[in-house]
Amino acid sequence: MEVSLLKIYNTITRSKEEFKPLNPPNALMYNCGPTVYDYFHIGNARNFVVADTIRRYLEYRGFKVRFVQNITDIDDKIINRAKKEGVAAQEIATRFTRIFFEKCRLLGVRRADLHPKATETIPQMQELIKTLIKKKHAYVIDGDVYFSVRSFPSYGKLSGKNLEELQEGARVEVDARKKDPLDFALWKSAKPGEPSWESPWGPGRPGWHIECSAMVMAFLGESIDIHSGGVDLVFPHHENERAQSEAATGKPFVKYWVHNGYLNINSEKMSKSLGNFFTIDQVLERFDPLTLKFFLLSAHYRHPIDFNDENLKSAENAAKRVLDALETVEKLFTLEHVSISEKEAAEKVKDQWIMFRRYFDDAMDDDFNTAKALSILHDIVSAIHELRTGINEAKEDQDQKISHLAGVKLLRNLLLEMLEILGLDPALGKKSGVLEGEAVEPLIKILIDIREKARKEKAFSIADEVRNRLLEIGVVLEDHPQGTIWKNK
RNA sequence: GGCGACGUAGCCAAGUGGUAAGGCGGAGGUCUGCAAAACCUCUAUGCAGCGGUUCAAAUCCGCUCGUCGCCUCCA
Repeated sequence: MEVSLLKIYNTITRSKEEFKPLNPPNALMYNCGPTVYDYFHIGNARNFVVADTIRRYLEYRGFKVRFVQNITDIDDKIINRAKKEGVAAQEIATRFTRIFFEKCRLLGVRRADLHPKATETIPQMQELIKTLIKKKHAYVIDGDVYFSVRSFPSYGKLSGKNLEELQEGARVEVDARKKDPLDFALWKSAKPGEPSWESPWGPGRPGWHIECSAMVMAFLGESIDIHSGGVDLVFPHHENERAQSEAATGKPFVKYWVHNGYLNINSEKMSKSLGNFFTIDQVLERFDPLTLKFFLLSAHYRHPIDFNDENLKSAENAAKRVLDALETVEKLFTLEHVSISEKEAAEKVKDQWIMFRRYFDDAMDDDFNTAKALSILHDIVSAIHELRTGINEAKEDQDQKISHLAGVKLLRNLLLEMLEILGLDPALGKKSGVLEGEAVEPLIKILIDIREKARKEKAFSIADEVRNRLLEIGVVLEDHPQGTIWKNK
């Protein structure tokens, strides 16, 4: 593989670094997935979409990505919900795991190569805990196992904190049994009525942080390239993950730590605990998935992004612009009875094509600058429309016309490819309540033909009635020099 | 209290030393029987404020103001 110019911002060094995976062209990537106790909210969605986008782009750049995303299917929140509903914790987890995958599918977020579940990785976690105890990085008290932060000298490096400062501002509940207030649980002894597993320290369940370490090691290896998640996971979750992993293996755990910014509401972080959240299904009732993804990618992934109607509406219109351009050229192609070779196409717009691709790659190479990448997409749309206008102006000049058409075709293909890389499948923008089915096309064609006859005979009131009544059922007619095309409103 | 991010047009947003991308919205125009779509023109002499470095600053430095975040479960 040629030298990569891809740069990624690394949380632990606080700088953009060239992406050089440990074992190119392989790239090992892990993302902190959902805790399955409820519908995920739109802020969670940002994390999933960002991880998916990074993965897609790495693949486009030629890396062989192995991507693992965990499912946390045992924790306090799941247990609490199960109690409230009077069902088993496993039932809650199963239900919302299914919903997680279902909603991701709607969003066009691809499945990871592997989605390990916490409850299926218990043996690996116990092995890891045993190692930590053996190496004196962990200690047992009354069936609980704690990690000793003092035993890991660089504790705090990832989040940029030091132990003294952490303790001054500590809001953590002091547990007198712990050697240090910041020591965290690797294994929690079972409470009555809670799900538990047998262990060398008695029945219990794993602490939150240990599952990710165990899964990374079990399914990717002791050292991986990219570990991603929301910025709120930097401390304590990822800090703890790093500490316990490196303490156990003595090897660097993660080469690039990637964290996405918050999704805000009224400039405040959206979170379950603040109660200011919208779940994914609430949002999808009002906006299609493509709109949502245009919105999420409209700002750089590390910057906060404000969720409100105006911004979503703006994203909706931006998405519509791209979709409409694609639909228009699609329909116009069916009206042009000329065949265009790829060769002619390539000749026509070679320079533009190369330029657009380079700008797109440059944008994405710069720490996945999707906002800038989207602007390239809009530039391509503009270029397509310009060529279309050129077709109209060419009138009887067939060569000119074919040449322009060829250009449109090639840029259309480029646009589709970039949309795919960004996970913006045009099908995600499919409107609800549209006319569908085999009969629709020929029926509307009949009406278009009749209207065309009326226009030729200057019977404009009839022509307009056809158009207006079609509009009433959601069909828009557009008259182009090549003929009339129709679209769902 | 400690640490950190951010402040660019009516709104969103890119831009980290060379003279302000892109989108949304708005205004006018072209095409059209009329529309729609598209195209063209306009919509920040200025990047929170003040000071400094420099031939050159939205970009670097300092101070001030404002917003948000982490230090507790959180994507």
